[in-house]
Amino acid sequence: MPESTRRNPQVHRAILDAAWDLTAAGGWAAVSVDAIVARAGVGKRTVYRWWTGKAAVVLEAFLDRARANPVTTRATTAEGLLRAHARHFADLYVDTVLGRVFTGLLGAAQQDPDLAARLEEHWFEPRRAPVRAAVREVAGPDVDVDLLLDLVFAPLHYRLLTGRRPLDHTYADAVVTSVVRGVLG
Amino acid sequence: MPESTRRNPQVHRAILDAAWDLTAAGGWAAVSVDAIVARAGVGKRTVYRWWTGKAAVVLEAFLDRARANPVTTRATTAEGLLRAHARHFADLYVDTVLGRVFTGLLGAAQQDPDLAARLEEHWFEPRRAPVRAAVREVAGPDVDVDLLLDLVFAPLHYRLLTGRRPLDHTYADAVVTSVVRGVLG
Amino acid sequence: MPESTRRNPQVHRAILDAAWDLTAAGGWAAVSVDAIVARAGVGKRTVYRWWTGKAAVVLEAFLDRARANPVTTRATTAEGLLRAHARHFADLYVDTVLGRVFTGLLGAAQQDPDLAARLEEHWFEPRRAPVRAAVREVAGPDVDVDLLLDLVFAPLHYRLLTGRRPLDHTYADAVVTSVVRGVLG
Amino acid sequence: MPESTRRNPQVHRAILDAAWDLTAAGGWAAVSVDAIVARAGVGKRTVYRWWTGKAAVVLEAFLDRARANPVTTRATTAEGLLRAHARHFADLYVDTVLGRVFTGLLGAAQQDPDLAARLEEHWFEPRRAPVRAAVREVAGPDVDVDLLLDLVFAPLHYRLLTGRRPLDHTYADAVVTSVVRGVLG
DNA sequence: GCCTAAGCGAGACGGTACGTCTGGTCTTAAG
DNA sequence: CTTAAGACCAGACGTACCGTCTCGCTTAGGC
Repeated sequence: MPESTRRNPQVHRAILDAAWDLTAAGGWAAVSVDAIVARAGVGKRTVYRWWTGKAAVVLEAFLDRARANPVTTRATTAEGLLRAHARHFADLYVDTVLGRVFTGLLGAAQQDPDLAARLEEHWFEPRRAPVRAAVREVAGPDVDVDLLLDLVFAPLHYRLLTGRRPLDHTYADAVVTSVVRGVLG
Repeated sequence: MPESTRRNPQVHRAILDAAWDLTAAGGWAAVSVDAIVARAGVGKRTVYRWWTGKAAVVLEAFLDRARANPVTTRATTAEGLLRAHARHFADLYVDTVLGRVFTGLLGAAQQDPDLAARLEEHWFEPRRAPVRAAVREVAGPDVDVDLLLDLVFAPLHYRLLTGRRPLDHTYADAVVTSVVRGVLG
Repeated sequence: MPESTRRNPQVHRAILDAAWDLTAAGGWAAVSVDAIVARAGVGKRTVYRWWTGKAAVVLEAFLDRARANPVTTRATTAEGLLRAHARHFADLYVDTVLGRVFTGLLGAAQQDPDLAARLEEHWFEPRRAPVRAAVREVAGPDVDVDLLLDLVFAPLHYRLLTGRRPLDHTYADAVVTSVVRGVLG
Repeated sequence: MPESTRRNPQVHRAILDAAWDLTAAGGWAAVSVDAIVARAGVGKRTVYRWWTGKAAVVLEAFLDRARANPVTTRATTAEGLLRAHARHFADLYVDTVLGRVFTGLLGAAQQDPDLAARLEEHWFEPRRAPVRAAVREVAGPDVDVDLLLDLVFAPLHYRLLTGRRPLDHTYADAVVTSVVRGVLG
């Protein structure tokens, strides 16, 4: 994500593609700066000039692809909106390269505060913002929208990360319904 | 976790302590088999004889310490029980060595299915079981208790892992209340 | 040249051989720790455990081979002794792998005092010593033997290093004769 | 040494000065094209346009400074002439920046035939020529002057390069005397 | 009370990846 | 066309860990 006037776009692209392909082929563990460099036919120096290391490259490659999948919904109720986003979450990550990259990034972010910050800034927050705004509009003013978003999205991430129980539309719907209406009412 | 008649308990202890101390001092990244071996005054072979690697050692050290902190509550309602466990979660992990080790383990588990399975078996499930049983007793029969537990504990983990917003009693209470009664009622 | 009880002799040999073969094939410039490691099928760490770098490895390989070429002469006069050694010098280095390695080492030693010291200790001095002793015996007591050796061997090295004029038996003989009898007498 | 009509003299100067200053400050190893470029405030391309690399730049800087130290003597005998040149050699190189640069160049020339040729052409030969001519005049016609020069200057270079024994006027005189009169008479 | 199997400290070993460095080529924009 | 600036490929550098292995020492049990 650094800036420069002279950056060579082909090289930039080749590096991101190499990182993506490597992750797709062998998962997070298959990616290394050495491997990226070899596959992209690029000098090591070039990678370290523009990124801090493997995580930064993979993050950018991830953002690149993930941004191509915006949520589209015409729902007009808070529940409908949340349901649409929850289902989209499942579709986006479950059994996809994107999902594997994402969990890799989340794992690495545990030991890399800088990566965590970039993830928050360039992924979590941009995704939350429109949902937050939309929900705030249709929900009453005394609703804690951020808490609501946590309650919906945290379980989805939880299932994604633990990977031991299914994360499908059924589960997404159940989460949204329960959160909106209360479990023990 | 392995078995043997001949295992030397002092050595076993020394290794776990070394792993723990290293994590306490420098975080997950400061731990390596080489470092453990150096600090414990132990042969590398000995570590690999009884564990599969650094993650397994740290996991055992973690379980060792974490089990010393059981939840105690005399609550008799589902909401009270959940609140007690949610608050205990915050106390246990926030700004503690235990918390740092835990997030390290969760991060590593993203790339290590075996570690993930052990975590589930030896930590998540043993912790869930009594809560599940207790809640099932006081809640009605038509409540999806597992979903309920997800809804409560996932947000807590979420905050712990992202680390960007506070995870305190206030938040724990808010989560439990909202989940039980519904956010939009 | 370090010592250890546990050193694996096969590995030691393989590294020296690799260094030698690389120099023979492509000269001093073709040798690098990476190349040695690749050719010997050895870990990088193993090279750096026993040597300080490429120069140290090549030096040892050089000494290894060079020691197999002792000077043999039955000369009983100072002039005869010196002539034998001068001719041997030419035979040993001119158009031989040994010669190329030697000049490489001398070149590197200009920027590496440690290498220079090792060369002096393990090569120059052990070669000088017997000649010095032998010459001292047959020459009178008021002869500066070390100066004499300089006067004979320096020109030989000079031709070897500059490489612009031939270094053959004719030249070796001329040097010895001139030094012994005086040029302008 | 290259030629061009458009060459900018200030830039030329700045590069030579940078190379010289770097060598003076940190020795041969401290010089690199990158370092020269940084210190001279010059583009890398500019250096490679006019020189073949670091060695060529340093060589030119060396010649530039060294030529400012001509030998002056009114000696009329061969021995006197040689003695003057031998002493001048010691003064010029021992414990001087010039000496350090010179040994660096000689070291590099071992792996760089082009550099060796330039050294011979622009330094060794121009220095030898006048001495050769002068000596030839005063010495008889049957003296091998080139051999004589070798015998005198080689030991001086030898001491300079090995650096393990002193190279002073006493040594210079001893060499000249011995060579002229013969060591063993 | 041996004796043989194991656990054990020590650490060498083949590997892979790291992040830094230099060399030499090439591109861009200003003059 | 020269220059400053610097991106770029290439690849060596020396370090850190990993997980396997081999060495002797010591310490159990089984005899």
